[in-house]
Amino acid sequence: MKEMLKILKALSDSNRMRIISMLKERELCVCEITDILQLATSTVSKHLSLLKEAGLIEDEKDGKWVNYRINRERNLLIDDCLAMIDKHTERDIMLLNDRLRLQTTDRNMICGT
Amino acid sequence: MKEMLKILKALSDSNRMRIISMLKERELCVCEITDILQLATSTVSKHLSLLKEAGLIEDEKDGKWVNYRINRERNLLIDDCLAMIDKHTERDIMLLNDRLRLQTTDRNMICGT
DNA sequence: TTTATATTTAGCAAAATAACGAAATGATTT
DNA sequence: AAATCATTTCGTTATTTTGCTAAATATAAA
Repeated sequence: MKEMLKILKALSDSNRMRIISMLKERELCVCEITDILQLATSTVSKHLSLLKEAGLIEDEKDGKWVNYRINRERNLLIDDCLAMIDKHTERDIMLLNDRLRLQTTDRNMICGT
Repeated sequence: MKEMLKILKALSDSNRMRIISMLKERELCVCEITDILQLATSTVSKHLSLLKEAGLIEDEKDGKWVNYRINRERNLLIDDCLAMIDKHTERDIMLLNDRLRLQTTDRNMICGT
């Protein structure tokens, strides 16, 4: 039950739900996510570490960036949770909008400057 | 997404998870649940109203008692959430133990006195 | 090697949550 | 009608969560 609770808690926050949705679109660095969510970088970083701690996402260093993506070695429980969320939020306007914005933005335009 | 978050938040607490699990066993009044969880009655009552608010359970008055049960008119989202939890907690020792105790207890022995 | 960029960690304030006991409500029994 | 029982609501407290800014890390660029 402990793992289940950790995953459910990680998912029961709108900003983290948005992050999961965005990472389904593609791999993203912290500042890209920050740009969409309009939160402090540190806040986004904390949300990410919480999602990672729950096993939902993983990260990989790439130079000065840290790329986050949906965990590729996730277990069945996480798989089921993600599928469930996917199924029941696929028409959510905010989530659709986030993903749309990602398609037309470039990391180099967002980060720095 | 709002409804989804409400449901996930309602489910991401161990006491409420135990309540859901118990109600799968059978309909229960507040004091039966209180007896198992070992919490103040008012605390249990609040957990129940939160689960009800999320659409997971419903209540029915029966004299001086209020019986709670899994919502019979639940929607697909709730159905999926409950099935998911069921699937991934069916071997949980605490939940199994709670349900076992329910089988050998009687409301009249627990309430009052 | 200094400077700039991306991210994380630490520390703090505000808001949300979970717990309790006491008082209020509603129904039953005496 | 008064007393009792089950439950809910209210007020308080302790803890957790979410957000921020500032400081610390780590890498890349100048």
